[in-house]
Amino acid sequence: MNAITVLLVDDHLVVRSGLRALLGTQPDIDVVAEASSGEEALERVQEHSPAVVVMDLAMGPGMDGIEAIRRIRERNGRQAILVFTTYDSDADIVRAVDAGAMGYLLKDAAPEEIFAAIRGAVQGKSVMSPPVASRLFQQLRNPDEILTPREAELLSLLTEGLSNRELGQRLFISEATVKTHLAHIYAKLGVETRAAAIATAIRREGMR
Amino acid sequence: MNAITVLLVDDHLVVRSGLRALLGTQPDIDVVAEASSGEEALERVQEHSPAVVVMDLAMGPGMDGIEAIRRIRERNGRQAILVFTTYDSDADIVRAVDAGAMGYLLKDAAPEEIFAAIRGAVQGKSVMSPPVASRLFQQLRNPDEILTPREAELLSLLTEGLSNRELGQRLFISEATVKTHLAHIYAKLGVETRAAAIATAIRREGMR
DNA sequence: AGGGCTCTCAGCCATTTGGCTGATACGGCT
DNA sequence: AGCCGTATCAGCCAAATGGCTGAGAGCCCT
Repeated sequence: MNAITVLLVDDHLVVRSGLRALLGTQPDIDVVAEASSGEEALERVQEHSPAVVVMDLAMGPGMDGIEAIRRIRERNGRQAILVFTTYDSDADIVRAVDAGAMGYLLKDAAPEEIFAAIRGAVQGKSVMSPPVASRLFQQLRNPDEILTPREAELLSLLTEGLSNRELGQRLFISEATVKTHLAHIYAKLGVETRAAAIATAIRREGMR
Repeated sequence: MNAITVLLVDDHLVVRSGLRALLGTQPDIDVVAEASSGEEALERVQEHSPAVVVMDLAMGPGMDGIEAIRRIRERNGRQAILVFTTYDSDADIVRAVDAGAMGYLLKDAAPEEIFAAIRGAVQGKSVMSPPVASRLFQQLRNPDEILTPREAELLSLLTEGLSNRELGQRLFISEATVKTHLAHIYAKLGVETRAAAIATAIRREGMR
C-alpha cells in the first residue's frame, strides 16, 4: 500500500523535527518535504503534490498560514490541509476552515489524534481537536456574536489603541458611526468598555 | 568525555520530540528525561539531576515556567536552566532571568544556537537569542520605562478591561490613586490613552 | 414589493477618563 | 538630616467615551 505523502509547514525547526519524528513511527505516513514559510509551502506543494499538508497558522513575516491555505486550495485543490497550531482562537478556526482547511489540531494533541487526523484527511474526513470543535459549535450556536466585516475591521484598529476620532479618520467615517459600530461590537463581545473589548479581542481572537 | 545530561520541559509533545531529535544528533548531549508540566519538571530534576534544563515558559494549567524555574533553583541549584519559548516578551525575559534562568532562546533559533546555548550553560555562560538580547539591552538603557511593582500590578489588571473604579476596589486604593498610577504608566509606555496602554501591554509584555 | 442586514450619520446626556497641580507618608541612600 | 523614589490621596476641568433613540441608503434574498 502506498504511504500517505505529507508536507510539514511550520516556521519552527523543532516543531518540524518533532512532527517528522512522530510521523516517522507510522509506516503508512511519509513526510516528503518541509517548509518554513507560506511562500515556501506553495513551492513544495508544486514540487511534491503531497496528499496532506500539515500547517501552522502563525508564521513569521510574509504570508500567514491562512493565506497559504487559500493559495494552495486555489491553484491545486488536491491537497488535504490540516491546521496544526498552538492557539484555539475563534477567529483563526473560522478563517482556516473558511480558507479550506480540512481539520484543526492543537499542538498538544496526542500522537494518535494526529495520525488519525492525517489518515482521515485523505479520505475527506474533517477532524477537530475536541476543544476546537466545541468552540466552533459555540460559534454556530451564537450567530449573534459574529462580527460583520466592518466591525471586525474596526475592532482590529481598536486594538491599536486608536481613539474614536482616529478610528473615524482612518476608516473615512464620522465619529458617530464609529460609536455605533463600537456599541454593536461591545454587545457582541459581551463587554461594556473599550478596554475590555481590546482585552477580549487580543486574547480571544489571537490579534497579537 | 561525559555527555551533558538534559531535561526537556514543554507541554507540547511535538516540541519535545523535535528537541530530542535535534539534540540526539550531538554526541556530547544526552536527553535523559522529559516533562510536560512544571510539577513534573521538579520530579524529574530530583530523579535525574540533569546538568541542563531546557524549559518552555508557557505551559498549560498549573505551575508556569517561571515558577518552575524558581522552585528548581531553590531546592537544587546545580542545574543550568535555559528558557526555550515562542515569544520574546519583555516581561517574560526579565522574570525568567530574575527567577534564575541562564539563557533565553526563541523557538525559531537555529540548531547551532541551541547546541551552543546548552554547552555554554554548563560552563556558566549566559546565552540569549539576538532579538532577546537587544530587548533586554533596551530595557537596561531606558530605566525610565521600567514600571514600579505597583504600576505593573495595575497594568496587569488594566489588561483585564477594568474601569478605574474597579481597579481601585481590587487594589484597595482610591480612584484618585489609580489615576495617578495610570498617568505614570502612560508616560512610561509612551501612550496617551488606556486603550493604547492595554494594546501595548498585551503585545509587548506578553500579557496573554 | 417587502423584509432583513449592513453601513452610515445625528443629537442628547451621563459617566469615565485624562491632564494638571499639589500634598502627605514611608523607606532607603548618602 | 536631606534627598529621592514610591505610593497614597484630593480637587478641578476638559475631553473622550458609552447608552439611547431615530433614521436614511444600499444590498441581498424571497
